[in-house]
Amino acid sequence: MALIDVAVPVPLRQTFTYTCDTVLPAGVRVKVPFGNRQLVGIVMGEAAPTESDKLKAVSTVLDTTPVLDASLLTLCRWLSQYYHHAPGEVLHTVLPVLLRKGERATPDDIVLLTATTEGQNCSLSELQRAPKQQACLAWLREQSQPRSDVTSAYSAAVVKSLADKSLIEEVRQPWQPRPFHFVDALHVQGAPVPDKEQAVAIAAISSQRHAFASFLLEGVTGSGKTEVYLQAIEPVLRDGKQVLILVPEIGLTPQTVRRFENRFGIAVGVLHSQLTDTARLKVWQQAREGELGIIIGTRSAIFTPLKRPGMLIVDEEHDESFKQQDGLRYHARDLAVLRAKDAQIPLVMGTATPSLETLNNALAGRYHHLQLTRRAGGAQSTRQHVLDIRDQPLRHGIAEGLLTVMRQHLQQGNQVLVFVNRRGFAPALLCHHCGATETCQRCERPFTVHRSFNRMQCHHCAATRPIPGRCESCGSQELVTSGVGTEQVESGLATLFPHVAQVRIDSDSVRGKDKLQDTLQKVNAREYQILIGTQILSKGHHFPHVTLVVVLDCDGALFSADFRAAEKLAQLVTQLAGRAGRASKPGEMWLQTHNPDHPLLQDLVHNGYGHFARQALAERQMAALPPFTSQIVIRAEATDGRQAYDYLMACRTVLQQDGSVTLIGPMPTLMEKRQGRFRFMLVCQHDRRKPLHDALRLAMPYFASHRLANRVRWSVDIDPTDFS
DNA sequence: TGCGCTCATATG
DNA sequence: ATATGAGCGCAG
Repeated sequence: MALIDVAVPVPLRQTFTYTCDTVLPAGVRVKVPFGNRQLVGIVMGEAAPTESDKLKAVSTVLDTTPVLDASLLTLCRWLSQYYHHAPGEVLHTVLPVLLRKGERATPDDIVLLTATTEGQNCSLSELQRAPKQQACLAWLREQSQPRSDVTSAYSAAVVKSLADKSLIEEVRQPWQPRPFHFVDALHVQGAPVPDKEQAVAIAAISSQRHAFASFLLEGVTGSGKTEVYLQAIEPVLRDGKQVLILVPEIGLTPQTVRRFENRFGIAVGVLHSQLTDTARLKVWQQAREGELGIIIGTRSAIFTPLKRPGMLIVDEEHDESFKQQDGLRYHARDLAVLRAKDAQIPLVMGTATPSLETLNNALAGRYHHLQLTRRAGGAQSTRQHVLDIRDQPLRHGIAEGLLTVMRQHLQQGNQVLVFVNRRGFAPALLCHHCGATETCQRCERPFTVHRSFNRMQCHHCAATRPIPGRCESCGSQELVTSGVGTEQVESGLATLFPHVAQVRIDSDSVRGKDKLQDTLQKVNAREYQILIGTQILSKGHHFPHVTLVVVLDCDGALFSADFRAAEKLAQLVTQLAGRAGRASKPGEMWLQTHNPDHPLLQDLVHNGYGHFARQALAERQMAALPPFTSQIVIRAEATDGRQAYDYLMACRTVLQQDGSVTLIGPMPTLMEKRQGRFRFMLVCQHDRRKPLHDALRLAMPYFASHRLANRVRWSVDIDPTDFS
């Protein structure tokens, strides 16, 4: 009798021991009795002998070979440790839905049609009067064929007649990998000659292709990053090895996929959130069998099994969609580093606007830093300007002077893009006269306004104060909250430009499968002249007819409670600037602000993102913020806000025992109330990762067993990227 | 007394 | 997560 540890799909931070006849290899799925239910679990390994008398036996073994190979199992164990997440739920995240449900992991049996002994020996002339049947039988005499192939070549009636005469029969055969290999179909065509910078990057990546190496490919918009990917993976594919490419949620378009297919002449496996469970499993299987040379997918594609891994690519590395924001809150980019290291293959992370985390790794020499600075065709980038709006009359959030500029661009038949940076933060309180923000004296950080509490709170020390009636610096009573919503801008512009067609593009207005693509197509067909939108516009789409970009409000980002807001704004603005206008018609961009002298803003406008990012990194270091420190956020929400607060207060007390962890909060999240529930968070910080995680590991049992743990919804977010 | 609700407990 | 059983309130 053998003992095995099984991870079952329950939110418990432990595995369970079962007995079985023989030791099952790790990664095999089993059906096990759990309480009075039957659950699909995964064998995690052999269990140590135990005195426990509670052991039950495995009901069914579902796989002959493990569904998770050694490298994915290692990744799962790491996920469970690092993200402090229940092992069963980790597997729940990693496996395709159908496999979690216990569906078979290999394709169904193949049904072959084959000639019976009678069919083999009879004279074909007997079928003289049925030429189709005659031909079909002759074909099947040579070799058995898959049923689906036969029915597509001949009608069902032909097959049925032959079967009725017992000349052919069905034979089931277990599925086995096809001898086909994508290398045989590989046919490279249409590869342009790379420019000098591209050639350097391609050579650098190719030279490392048999070992682990991380590359940051920092290339301005239009510098041809994709071409670098294409040429860098060519030798990998020729070696018969597979390439996994991660792209942002919104970046996975048919055009992208087609570009890879056309270059190499092989099928590309595609994985995204809208796939059916069956389709997803099929790609998963084909990738596992090594049939697919290229797999392109969004965040969760990082869990795709690869028979012969050759290279990993994370495109638009800075994109926030690589971080899962519920359940197991993993970061696909970070996991890509682990997978590449484990498989001893290169990882390429490409972007025009690297995240500060990645840039820091590159500057520290942990990643090779490749740069593409030239645009194809020598296109000019959009000129950026800061617009001081202190004491300026604003109409629906836009300065008078800018409205005139807008009018000019529209009269010339061009499009205007109004960018509303409404990133879900409660706005800061700003003096419209002198530009000062109400600031916490202790932290020198602006207070965040919380409407429902009618108070301001510092999100760095959690101190609160009532909302003041006049500005502390100049006494003016004109205190404004910074930040205007998309809806307000839309209705305002409709009255200012009643005869100009406008469209609002945000996640609310383009919900639905092809709605975004559709709207963007109409935009580029010039059906609209004014586009009003949020960050969704900065992702991967080009707007050749847009010659003026207006960024309504930078102050929210410059003084946000979220220390990443400036980085996000800079990425957004840079991506937008790179996508508006075209070679013959360079655009202009205006950034409205009450703080025209803000060093980060000045740096961005005059020296570009690269310079800004290095400056911002220095600031992060001074302020002891990530990536120079490590953070964990514990969140709780409940219909009774008091309970969520009390729960986090209890968490705080437990973590405080450690003494070395900096704790901020509990405090209301920036969107305090959502769907009728009050939400709070507790920020935990430490300048080294290990002691922080150790303290959390020690505290977790208390979190789980607290009286309120079942009455509030709580979660742990390791390396949080979003504080809303 | 008993049904139905909340809440705590256990899951191998 | 989810099933079960204890504990408590209120109709019968």
